Amino acid sequence: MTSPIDPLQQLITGCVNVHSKAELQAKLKLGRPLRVKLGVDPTSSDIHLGHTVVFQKLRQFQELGHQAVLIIGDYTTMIGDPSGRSTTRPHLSLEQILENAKTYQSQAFKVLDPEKTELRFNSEWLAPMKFADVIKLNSRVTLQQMLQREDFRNRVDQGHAIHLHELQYPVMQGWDSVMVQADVELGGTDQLFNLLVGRDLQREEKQEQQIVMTMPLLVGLDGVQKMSKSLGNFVGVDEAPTGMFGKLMSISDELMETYYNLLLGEQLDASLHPMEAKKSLAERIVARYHSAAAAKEARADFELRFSKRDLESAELPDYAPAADVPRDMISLVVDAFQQCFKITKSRGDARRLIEGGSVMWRGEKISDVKAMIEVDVEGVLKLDRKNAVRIKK
RNA sequence: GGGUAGGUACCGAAGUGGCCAAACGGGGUGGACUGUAAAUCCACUGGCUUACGCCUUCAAAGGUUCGAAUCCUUUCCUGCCCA
Repeated sequence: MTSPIDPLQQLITGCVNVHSKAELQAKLKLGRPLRVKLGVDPTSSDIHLGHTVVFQKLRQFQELGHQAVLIIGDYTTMIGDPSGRSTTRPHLSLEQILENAKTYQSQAFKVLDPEKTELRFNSEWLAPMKFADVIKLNSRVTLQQMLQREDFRNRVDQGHAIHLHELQYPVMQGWDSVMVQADVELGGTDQLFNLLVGRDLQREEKQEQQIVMTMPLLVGLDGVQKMSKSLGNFVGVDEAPTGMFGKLMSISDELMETYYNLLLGEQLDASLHPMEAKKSLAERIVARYHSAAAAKEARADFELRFSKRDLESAELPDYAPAADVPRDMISLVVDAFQQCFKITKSRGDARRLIEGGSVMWRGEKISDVKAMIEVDVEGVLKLDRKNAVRIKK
């Protein structure tokens, strides 16, 4: 994807901060591939669309011939990045971290070019450090600098605890930059401080300072908080096409514009009906992580299920109740969620769904908790808004 | 280390011996309305039970009591002030 436009312009497009543009320009003129660092902490098992905003920027660097240095923060994850947090991150076990790191890698390469990516784990250099080394690093950052950060300030003001180990995080991340000799480091806007520490440490080590570039944070599906797995407002890059499509359709119209900007790098066409625009957005994103064909199918499936409400023709998972006798609704619902979606519902949850009028059998609402249905008849059992199964026999 | 205020369900926050599975708000889920949008309205929101009810929960462990989120003891954790 060679572009006739100026590489500098192309690279800074979409960035919130660039420290500094002049330095970037100078580095680009060197004519050598730049080492562009991006660190991710495997705090959960999935990469979501929020991550991809900055991943795509890294991809852009790759396409211009630069070297991506992807750092999996296996060591830093044990500390937990306090950036943007109002509480201390919970601790993860090493096994969990390594497990997550595995899926992170494969998912990251849905956006990045593996050929031009150097993959590093920061335990490589952080784990062997001695206490004295750590102290030396700490002497380069002041408490006042830390307290200038909004996230820490808020926690101080609200009387929430800040643990000392959380203050180590920026230093560790900065040291990563020294160790991989980064020319550029990318991150979300909440990373600005951490990225700048990298510059300080590099200067101390007589290295060239990295250029720091930050990208906007993607707001999650709730339209309020940043996208994150722990908040449950995310779309994972590994999600099935229909799920991905559906989640994207649930965003608010206001949010759609942001998604167009950050995920597609375009302006929203205001002349389109919002729903059409949203479908187009969803289709294109599904196509990106799956295929054009899968996206088309997901769209068709969505329209069938939610616009036409034709569950009969939709593709649904098959459900086979374990027992061959007729079953009461509660058991059926619980069992179906468990079997087909691996979602655990309590019997209370199931009862509430039924009493709330959500459960339908062969197109008819069932509100009697005790109702039994004949499972040797074929039909569609709708469980809740998103889930339905087909009973075959 | 000293003083002091606290730790309640997903979050915030009431409750200070029985009427407490625990007010209220937010969030979440379901329904109506729709475009799986927004706004609005209604219901639900620990587990098991058709139900009477039973069980687990108010930082942790013990104890007092017919009865404890509430009282006592010890432990763990946090804020603030002082050093």
